[in-house]
Amino acid sequence: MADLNSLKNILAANNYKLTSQRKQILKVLLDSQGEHLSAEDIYEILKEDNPGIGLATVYRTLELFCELGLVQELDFDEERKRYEVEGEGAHHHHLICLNCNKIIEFNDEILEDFEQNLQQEYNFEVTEHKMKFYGYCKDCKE
Amino acid sequence: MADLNSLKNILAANNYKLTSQRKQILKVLLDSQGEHLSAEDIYEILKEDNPGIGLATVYRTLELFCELGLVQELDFDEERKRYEVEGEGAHHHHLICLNCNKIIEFNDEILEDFEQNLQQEYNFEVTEHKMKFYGYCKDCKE
DNA sequence: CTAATTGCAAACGGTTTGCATCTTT
DNA sequence: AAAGATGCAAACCGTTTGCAATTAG
Repeated sequence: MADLNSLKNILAANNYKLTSQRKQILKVLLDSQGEHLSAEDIYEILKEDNPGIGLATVYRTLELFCELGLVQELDFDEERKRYEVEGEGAHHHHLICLNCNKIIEFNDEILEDFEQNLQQEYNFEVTEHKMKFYGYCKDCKE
Repeated sequence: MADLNSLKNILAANNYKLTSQRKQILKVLLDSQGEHLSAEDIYEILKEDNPGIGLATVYRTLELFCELGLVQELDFDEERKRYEVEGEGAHHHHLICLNCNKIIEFNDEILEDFEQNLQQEYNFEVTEHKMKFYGYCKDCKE
């Protein structure tokens, strides 16, 4: 998991500079684990303490963090994209409640067999996958 | 599978009118199975024979067809969305080659067990899912 | 007839980009 | 210093919307 310490190293290793904005953005993401913030969300939070920050910087930083593998882009079929820090734990996916919009995370160990299958059947080397399940959570199913 | 005949019935059943544009758009989708056209693609194809058609009509029609379950919206993490006729066959998903961008379809019967699991473990009623696998197809893996 | 549909053009909204100014290293 | 990063505002671009004109039932 990317903490503020490793940020410095990862940036340096790639010839990027450690700026105050980059630290702030990573901090917001770390502090909001499981909340899936959008770029605007992050921008609004940062403006409280740092009114001068620019939305473009947030977008540029998120793009950089994605490239560096620190952050993952999420798409819940909304207008905006969301972002989360790439966890150290198992890869996970989301259950999206169509009623209350709650998002529940689950890990995907079970999928490994399935991927093995694909590799053989289609002679396709899987490097990544994305999946989303839609339906009704325990509070919303009648 | 929605053919031009059933279109009439489905529209009528929902108090929508059968227009020339709607027929044309469905036809293009049917003629391009497996190609995953975008709204603009469809618009360009239709303009050849019907220069007067409007892009807004294409968008409105695709939205309607999605509501009616005739068409499915696809998201391959590109700028544009793509569309395909909702097949009569098994539900399917896509393998996306990161090198040549080829898209290979596969069906998802294997996932049923997995979904059963989710239902129980998270007490979540799954109604739909989307998944995409990324990697390298047989021609692109070295 | 009349309610739905269309085409046009303008608006929208999230994201990206150009550029001059400031920060890191 | 030199290279990079930032903030601002303007541009982008796929999609949506308002509206007057057209068309299906």
